[in-house]
Amino acid sequence: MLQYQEPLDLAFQALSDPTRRRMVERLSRGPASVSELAEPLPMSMSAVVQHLKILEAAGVVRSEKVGRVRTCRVEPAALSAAERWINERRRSVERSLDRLAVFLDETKPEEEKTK
Amino acid sequence: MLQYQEPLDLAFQALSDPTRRRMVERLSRGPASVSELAEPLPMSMSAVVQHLKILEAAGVVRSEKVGRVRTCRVEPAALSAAERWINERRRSVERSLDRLAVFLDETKPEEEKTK
DNA sequence: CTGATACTGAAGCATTCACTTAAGTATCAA
DNA sequence: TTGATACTTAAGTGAATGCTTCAGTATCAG
Repeated sequence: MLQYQEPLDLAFQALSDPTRRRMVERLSRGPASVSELAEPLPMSMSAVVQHLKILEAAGVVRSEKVGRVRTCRVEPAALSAAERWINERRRSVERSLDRLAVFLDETKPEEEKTK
Repeated sequence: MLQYQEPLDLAFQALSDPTRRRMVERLSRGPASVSELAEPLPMSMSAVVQHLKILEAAGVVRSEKVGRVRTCRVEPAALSAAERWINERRRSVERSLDRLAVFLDETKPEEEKTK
């Protein structure tokens, strides 16, 4: 279908793969080359580069090449966006649950209040 | 390959689909039936149920059936886990960047310090 | 009992995904 | 210049994903 993907879609999709999260984990401890990223992973470097492209397209990782070495680092802003999305939903749910608790408490027979 | 998926994998995968995030968004505003969930979505109810199963398997949504109506709600705990993962990586990156900034500042010629 | 409602499950299908291998292209070191 | 290093790209493959349709089942309302 080939349609436009908004940033949040790309970020969540990028993070949905365990290998890519391992790469982000590694990069969150500091910049690394593609080889360094690939070293602990049980797959070809080619596959790692493909994952890297997805992370970059999502804005989660940024990289620059100097000589023959490409150095990668995490871009915190893209992570923030995903984090915020989850946080907002979670807080919304928790607020609902609080209101429910208050409601249940207020509807309780008087003598049972303030457990 | 069919291998064990740990909770975080399932949660991130569940959230990687835009339709499922819309469902979570809707449910974060309060519980809903399957029909209510399906109503704004441009697909069959069958498809919605399939998405629902993925969200439930990931622990993001919980549901119970009373009579012929299944009522769904968000389980905040699973959201927390994903949120925490992102938060920890992001903070790690930001700490690294801070240390870098301090380093660069300390290595700067004296007269340029404290911009 | 009868029809409408609210799902539920199975099968099929096109597309996307996560790889692989193989054949590149730069860059660096000696 | 020659070889090794560090990617890079293209093509192919099998499995997973996101749907569809169709044929159920269970519940409720009259």
